[in-house]
Amino acid sequence: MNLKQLSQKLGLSQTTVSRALNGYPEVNEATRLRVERAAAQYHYRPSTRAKGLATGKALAIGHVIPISSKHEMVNPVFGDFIAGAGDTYARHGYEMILCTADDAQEEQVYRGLKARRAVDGVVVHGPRLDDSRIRLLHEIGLPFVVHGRSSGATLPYAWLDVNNRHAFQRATDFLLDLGHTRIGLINGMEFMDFAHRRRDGYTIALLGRGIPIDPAIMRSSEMTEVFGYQSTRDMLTLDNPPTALLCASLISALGARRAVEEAGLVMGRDVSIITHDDDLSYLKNGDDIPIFTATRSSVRAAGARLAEILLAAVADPDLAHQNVLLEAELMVGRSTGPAPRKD
Amino acid sequence: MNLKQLSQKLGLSQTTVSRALNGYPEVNEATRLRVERAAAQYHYRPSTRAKGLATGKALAIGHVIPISSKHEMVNPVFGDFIAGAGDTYARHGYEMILCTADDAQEEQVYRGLKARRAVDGVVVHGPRLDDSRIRLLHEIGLPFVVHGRSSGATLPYAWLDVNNRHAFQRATDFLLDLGHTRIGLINGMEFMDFAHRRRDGYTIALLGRGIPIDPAIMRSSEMTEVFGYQSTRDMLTLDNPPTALLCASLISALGARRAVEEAGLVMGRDVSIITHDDDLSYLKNGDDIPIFTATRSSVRAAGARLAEILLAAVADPDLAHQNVLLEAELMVGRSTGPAPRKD
DNA sequence: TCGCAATTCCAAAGCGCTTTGGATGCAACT
DNA sequence: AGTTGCATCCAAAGCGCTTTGGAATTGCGA
Repeated sequence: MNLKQLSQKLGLSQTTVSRALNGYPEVNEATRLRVERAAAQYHYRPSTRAKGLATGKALAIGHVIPISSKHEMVNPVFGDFIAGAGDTYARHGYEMILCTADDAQEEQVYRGLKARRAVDGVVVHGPRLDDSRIRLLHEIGLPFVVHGRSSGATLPYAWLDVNNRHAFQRATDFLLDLGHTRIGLINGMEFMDFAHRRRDGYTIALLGRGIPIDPAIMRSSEMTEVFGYQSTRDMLTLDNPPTALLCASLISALGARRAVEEAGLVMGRDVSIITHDDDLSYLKNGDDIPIFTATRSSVRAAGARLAEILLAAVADPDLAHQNVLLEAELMVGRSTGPAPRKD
Repeated sequence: MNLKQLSQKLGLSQTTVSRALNGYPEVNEATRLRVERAAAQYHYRPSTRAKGLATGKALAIGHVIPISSKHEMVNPVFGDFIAGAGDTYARHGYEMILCTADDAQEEQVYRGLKARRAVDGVVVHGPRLDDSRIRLLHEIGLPFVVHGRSSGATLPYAWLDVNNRHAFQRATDFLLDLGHTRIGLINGMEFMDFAHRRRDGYTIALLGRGIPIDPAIMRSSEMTEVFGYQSTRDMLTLDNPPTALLCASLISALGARRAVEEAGLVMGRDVSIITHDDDLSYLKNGDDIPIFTATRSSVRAAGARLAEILLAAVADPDLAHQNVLLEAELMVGRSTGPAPRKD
């Protein structure tokens, strides 16, 4: 069923039917009702493609998923983020289109999206320090919102981010208050902006108490379980091992816990662990009492919120770039305790 | 830059330029070269929308992600599956469009996709027993491929699945060969087809050795870490606790390990664990030596393969429904060992 | 020199929608 | 009665592409 057929069935012109369905004022209320009923009855839905062609809008938002070329890794938060954003798009009549791209193709993918007029805007995932995509998207004139931020970017841009620096500063302070002075950091890759900021927070807190930064207990890589495990195992064999660890993700925290327990130590007593927790649906941090003390911020909620911002920007390109900074919540769980006394 | 502008720049008609770009034979090789060069120079890319309108194809494949309405959970394998499929689509010039839908909206989402002519085909995620979507998609005439299968479906359909029954039968046999007779099952939700089949495999293996099925050591729910933990903790307090566990996912296996260690037991000695492993990029089962003995099958490879099947089906609707059954690999790791002797 | 087929190109229609620029009818004013 | 102003509706153009049904040009044999 298309517009033409529907309008014939109703004995009206396509113009009138189109207007009735799109809420224009120049159509009689009775007529509109008749049209709407018929549309529902025949399951009429305008073709997104045709509508897009006619209006010059794509009625779609693009998500370009970076695939780390080294580890071919997909960010595990991605599913939940999409779930949040998807709801918003659907409510506004937008499609969500996905592309995957490793570092090498990235620019071509964005350019292609623009040239094919496939999307009205994109969300930039996994921003790096001084991310080149910000310049690129400005250049090709494609509206975008960054999930995260990019330190060093000179152009203005819209973003939604968690206050990673503050979260990790606070988490480090929490450990310091418990008497820990040897605090290890198991971070994500530090060319990623979020990891860079977390490291900053960690550093600031330590220096604030006059504790020197020790690279021997700072690791940075893809946030896998194995990485958390190996880093922890290594650090625990040091002469002066950490009594507390800060992990960048629940997954690497699970690895850290494995190493702690394998070493015959008890988490929360011998070694305290704090992790960031994206509140993923399939990886909850325990039930009522959190397994890990954690800085929590729902990535799903972030997805929903970011989608709203992008749609607003698409609707009105002159709108000022919106910036949203979410604070992470510090959830105290069973993985932290006072620093063990040195005997 | 659009077709009209490009053809004017070249002094050719739109017809000729279009044909040159799409590889039709009725255009001089020299002309074609000239056109291709100009297209590259001006970064011309035909509008997907317009092309779709003209050809009657959407040039897009839909993925409808079921969001469990109870737990609002997104399947964690989703990201990797998409990464695999995305490559294939991109190579064939297709877009991937995503929708999320909880159980209540599901039918409307598929119907909407069809009515809006937004996609040429869809992949069905997370099939349940006798899944109603198979009937629905047949009815509305939207090509599809199921990731998994649906026991009880009467209509024929294309699918790609892991041989879950065989994998779990083999895993159970492996444990039986090690002398285990009390083997617990920590399964996914059993209205999901994959979980149902895994349970079948488990049951068949046990009955094959004359061991009775004991519901007290069989659990089934969303495959979270917490579920793995709680199930294991509960089972270990039984009078006759299991000496081995079969987990449906690496995530719940991590929870199972936590419970085992918390009980002061050693994995691989006191309690053996085998898990299914989807070979997710962010959750590798160890490095060289697997952490867990596991039945492994890459969900990413499955995504790539399934996309090929769907595109073939879209290209030729008369094609027979393709069915692909992948065998999982049994990787022996450090989580399994001979059954502890009863003293 | 002409005719014919093959080669190479083009004008225009059509895909399903929106939107511009009227047309029509009717009540309310002069 | 003639005009005006609304309220409704419509025909047709246009979005950027593909594709049908020719048209022009060329090469070649008769």
